[in-house]
Amino acid sequence: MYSLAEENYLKAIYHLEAKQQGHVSTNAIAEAMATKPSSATDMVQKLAEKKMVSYVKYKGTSLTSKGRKTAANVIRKHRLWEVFLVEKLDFHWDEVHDIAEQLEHIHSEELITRLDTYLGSPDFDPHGDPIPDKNGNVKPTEKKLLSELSKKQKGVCVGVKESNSDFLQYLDKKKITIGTKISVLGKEFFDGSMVIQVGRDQFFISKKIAENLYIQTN
Amino acid sequence: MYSLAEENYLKAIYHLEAKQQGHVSTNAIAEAMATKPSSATDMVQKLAEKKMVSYVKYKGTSLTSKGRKTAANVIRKHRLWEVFLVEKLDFHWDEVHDIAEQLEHIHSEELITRLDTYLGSPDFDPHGDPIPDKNGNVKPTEKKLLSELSKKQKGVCVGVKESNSDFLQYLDKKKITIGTKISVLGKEFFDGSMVIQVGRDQFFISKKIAENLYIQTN
DNA sequence: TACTTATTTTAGTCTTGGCTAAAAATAAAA
DNA sequence: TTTTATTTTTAGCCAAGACTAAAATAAGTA
Repeated sequence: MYSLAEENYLKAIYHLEAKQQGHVSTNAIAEAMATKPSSATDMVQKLAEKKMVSYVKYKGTSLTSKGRKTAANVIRKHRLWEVFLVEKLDFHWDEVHDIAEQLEHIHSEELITRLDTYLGSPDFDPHGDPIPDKNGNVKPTEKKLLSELSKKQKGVCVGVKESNSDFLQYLDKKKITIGTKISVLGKEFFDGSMVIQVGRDQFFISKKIAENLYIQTN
Repeated sequence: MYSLAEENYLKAIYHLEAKQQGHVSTNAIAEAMATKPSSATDMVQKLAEKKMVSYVKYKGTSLTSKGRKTAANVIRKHRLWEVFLVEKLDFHWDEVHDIAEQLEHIHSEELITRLDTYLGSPDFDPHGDPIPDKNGNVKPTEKKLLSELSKKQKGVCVGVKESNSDFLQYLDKKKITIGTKISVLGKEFFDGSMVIQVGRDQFFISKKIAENLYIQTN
């Protein structure tokens, strides 16, 4: 059984590893945890003693397979709870993160097994992020950023990269959600902005938006 | 926002007050919390500073209305989660306590409001204990212990007093659950044992069992 | 009343997970 | 290759919530 703080650090390291390949710097961990580098060093050393990470002074940190599995399990719980909150309790997809952040630390194998069954063993959370399986494995999906598409290409929105509230609310206003079909009508080279079609509406989006939407093109 | 430890102490004091009228002793709190009296003193003093309890050295502790409301709210959450676990996730009534013990500390008003609605605003948890409302008020119910009934009286099981696993499993074996009709066929004075009828079965129960079953006689 | 026992509190210590300030190591620039 | 800047670590400290040992108060009994 791991403490709340340990689980949060492991989760942060997991996400950082996914973003930047290879070892994760102490500063990056501290930033992700909204804490000071000295605190991150302390925790990383403790996690290293417990064989959750491999850590070399001044060189950085990476998860061991044990650590990765533990982190994936916390993420699994987080995402399953998000599905619960949205599907069963009718929360909006921009409201669930903070609550799931708490629920992910409830310790009970049986609870998660049953919750998963109850929810129909979903593969993705409400933001389109994949839910790891019991063993911590994530199915790789071939999705690209909307910004990578070129004129006339189209696809289905399968997720968002940054899921902060403002962005999600913008998407709602534009009637974009998981499963929405999007076509690229035009693309400007100098600023990466696009004109896209969503349902019957055509509108302009900035590069920033396009870089935060995952699309699956079949 | 109160810490996990504070919430657990308040809950313990709440239950102790309900059991033994008046002020609660430091020893009793320590025992309920499975900790040492010195630790209980520390916490009680901290809660007194926060106006959650009124505490007089060597005299005992009692909840202020603020403390009582906070405690009732934690208990409300605990019992709502228990209903969720049993009704939605098909847990058995003897399996839910430890999980609810964790879930009760999730902080989100909105979550509990929605959970309550989702569950159909239940009045009782799976053990027959009343669920406090948003304001911390509990409807008083007129229930008695089975042991208080006399020969030929009958009623409906509405709850259990001690809800430990062994006892709950005994009840299952005997097909007794919330809502089960029970008739007293006979009662021995010297040991308080009874012969009762449950459905078509008639069997003997000890005083100890009879003192742990709440019955409503209409 | 005086003595004994039980309860409660205080004082001082430990662990976890933070922090600041300063030192050490690495990386970048001149 | 030095010097400078950045990153990382160490050392020492703090608060929460636990503990032990010892002191203080209350209660029970001769």
